[in-house]
Amino acid sequence: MESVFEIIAEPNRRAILSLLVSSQQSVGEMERQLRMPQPTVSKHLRVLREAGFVESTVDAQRRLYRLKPGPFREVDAWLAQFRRFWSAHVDALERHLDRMNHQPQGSSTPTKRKTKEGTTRPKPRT
Amino acid sequence: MESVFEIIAEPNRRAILSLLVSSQQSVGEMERQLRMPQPTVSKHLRVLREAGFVESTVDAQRRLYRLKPGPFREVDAWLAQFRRFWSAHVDALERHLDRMNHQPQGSSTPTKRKTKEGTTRPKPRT
DNA sequence: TTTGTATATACCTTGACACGTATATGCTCT
DNA sequence: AGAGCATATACGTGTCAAGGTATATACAAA
Repeated sequence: MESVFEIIAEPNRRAILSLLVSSQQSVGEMERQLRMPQPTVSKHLRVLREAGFVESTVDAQRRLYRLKPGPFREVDAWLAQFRRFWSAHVDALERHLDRMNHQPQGSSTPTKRKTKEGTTRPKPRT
Repeated sequence: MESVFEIIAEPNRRAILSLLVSSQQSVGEMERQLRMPQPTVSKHLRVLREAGFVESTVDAQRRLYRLKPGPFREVDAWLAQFRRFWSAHVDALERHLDRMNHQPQGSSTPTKRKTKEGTTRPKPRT
């Protein structure tokens, strides 16, 4: 469980994170809203906490959990290398996504082909 | 292996995807650059292809793989709900949470006490 | 104190998946 | 035809993580 990607690979953990977007929550609240057993919630929260996705403060017997930005930035940073690429494939559809991204550098040398592909035969494989 | 998140949770798969950012590659090229056995590359490529991350065309005996944008957009869409939250500074985060301060329907109106970090407690090793 | 509540952890089982090895398939060239 | 290369797949194995149940810890109120 080293990487942030493994952390967010778990659906229940993503559900917890999405819950926390709106506001901080106690374990019991998440348990009810997500309808999962309490130990499950606690265990996932532990993973999320150790990965830096959330932090908690104590309020009497409760623990209030809230998001922390770090790991999200990490995911975003990884995604950034592909962002240039998929906005290049843009149709009119995802134009709105483009506006939240920086403008990529113009394609420098996108096709560095090592294979000679002399016999490029179009294959209707799709 | 339903979700895109499980797909990118695998380090070797992320390595393959990063390789393909620069240009399309054949299996053999990836095998060399990533120094992993050919069956491993092929198997990961299969997963990536079925998840829509890559597509391939046939060039004689080779298969040239290249990225496809769809799943990346999906990851980005998920990340979007957290973006407003992390892109601001921690300062803004605190204000945000402060503003939210959503007080749930506590069943018994417990002592509303704000304490400090009680996140990790040193655990006796057995 | 005792009881009740909130959360964390220990133990066990199960299932998924990544890997290695071997082999199959498909193509090219001689 | 054959040999040789490039890629895919089948099979067996080990590891690791998620779930369930039970219990431990911490706090609160009686």
